[in-house]
Amino acid sequence: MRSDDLDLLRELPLFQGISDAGFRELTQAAFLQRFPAQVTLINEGEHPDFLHVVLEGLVEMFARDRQRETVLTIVQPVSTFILAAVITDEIYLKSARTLVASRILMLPAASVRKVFAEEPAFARAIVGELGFRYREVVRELKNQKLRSGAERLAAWLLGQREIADGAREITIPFEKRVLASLLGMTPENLSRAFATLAAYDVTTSGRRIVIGDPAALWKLVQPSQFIDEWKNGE
Amino acid sequence: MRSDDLDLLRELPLFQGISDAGFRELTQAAFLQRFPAQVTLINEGEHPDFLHVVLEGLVEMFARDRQRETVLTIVQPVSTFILAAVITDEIYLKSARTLVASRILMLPAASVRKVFAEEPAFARAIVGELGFRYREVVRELKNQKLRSGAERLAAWLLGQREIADGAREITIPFEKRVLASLLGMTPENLSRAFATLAAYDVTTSGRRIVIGDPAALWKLVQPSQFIDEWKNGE
DNA sequence: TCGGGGACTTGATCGAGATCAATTTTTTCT
DNA sequence: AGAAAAAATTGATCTCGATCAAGTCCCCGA
Repeated sequence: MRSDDLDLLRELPLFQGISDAGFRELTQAAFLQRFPAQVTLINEGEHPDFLHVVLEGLVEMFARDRQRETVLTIVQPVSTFILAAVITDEIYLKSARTLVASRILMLPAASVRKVFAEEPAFARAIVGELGFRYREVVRELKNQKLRSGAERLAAWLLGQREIADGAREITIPFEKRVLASLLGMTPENLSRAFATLAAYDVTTSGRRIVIGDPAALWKLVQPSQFIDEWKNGE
Repeated sequence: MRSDDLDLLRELPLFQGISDAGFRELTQAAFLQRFPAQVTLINEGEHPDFLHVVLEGLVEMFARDRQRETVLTIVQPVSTFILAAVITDEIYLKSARTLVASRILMLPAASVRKVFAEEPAFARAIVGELGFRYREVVRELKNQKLRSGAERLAAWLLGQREIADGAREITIPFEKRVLASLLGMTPENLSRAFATLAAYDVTTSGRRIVIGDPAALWKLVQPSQFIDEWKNGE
């Protein structure tokens, strides 16, 4: 494993404040793996053996029930996923698959639980992480229950714009079918939602989107810091 | 405060393992309050001053966005709510209101954070609680995205039946409008969903529901331990 | 016990979203 | 570059859920 990968890891909020010994315990039995796109990393129902960290690439968390499937979140570097399952030692509730070629670091679940038990600083960091994740899901549930499809799309676009520092043009980093599922709609309806937003000066060309009039979208969804994590205050 | 209320509190998983001194710190500045039905306890957007514990009654967690409102969870005794906001010291993402007359214990947020910082056992207990809550919300998100309205109702009925230890008849402990919102539908559609389930031998009379043929409902939703918390294995 | 008002139900209509089918565009592979 | 495969779009239709409007039931208070 490259030492700058370890540095990346060390800088995550989750690993701040733990001792060097604890960090070594976590990483010594860890291993780094490269995966091509479309590889399933974990399956819902399995027992967690590793805490995964996306160092590079993109990972999609999804779930299935009968014939239906839905995307729950997209994990971007650098962050961990399935921490809750690892720490509570319960089966996964989500499956994970790479969307593009990715580098994934895998920390043995047993080590994570060991350091968790021994180092109060790690336990406290995990509280911070879980608290944040919990609030993320609550926001997403509100997004789903309180907004229409077109509104969810508009909110997502404004969020991406925020991340891109207010850029006029943004690019969807994955297939539109994935975005559709993430937003809780079919690909067909995503197309129509884009068509609806044309009236708000949103123009598309493949994965690239130009937001000509952010204020119009803003008025449509009225983003709220109680739903949209990216929106703080004004 | 009655001492048996303290006992109730002490028995919660969240407070296991912390020192008597820590427990005293938490409870000495706490106070107990009785509220009639339909009282708003907290509002989304406010800063958390207390960790709330429902000792008796029923509390509804809900959220608003523009004109729309949705019920997110129902909190039953004995359990805490809004722990995540208290521990991360961030604004509430949900509002809370009593559904019936309730007794609520309020622990000062500052004390909670103090004991959290000082007692590793408390920090670890909070990890367990947050991990569990996180998984609850993920399940609910999957429930919403992967099931139809009638299926969500059927799953809810089967869950209540499980809680009631397989009883043929169950009683909705709150108004049907609340259940409708919790399940993500309108009161009108809940009525129709019940009408649909009549074909599966579900009969209603006010808030009392008789589930004549659980196997039929089972076949309809195919409950999954990946969505329905009450369903473990077979 | 008798209103009165809210909760619930039912019917009719409307709109959003899903599905099916066909076509166009884009990507990928040789 | 060209062919094949996959993704995206578009149109038509259908289903589910929302809304509007009565009407009924039930609970609560005077």
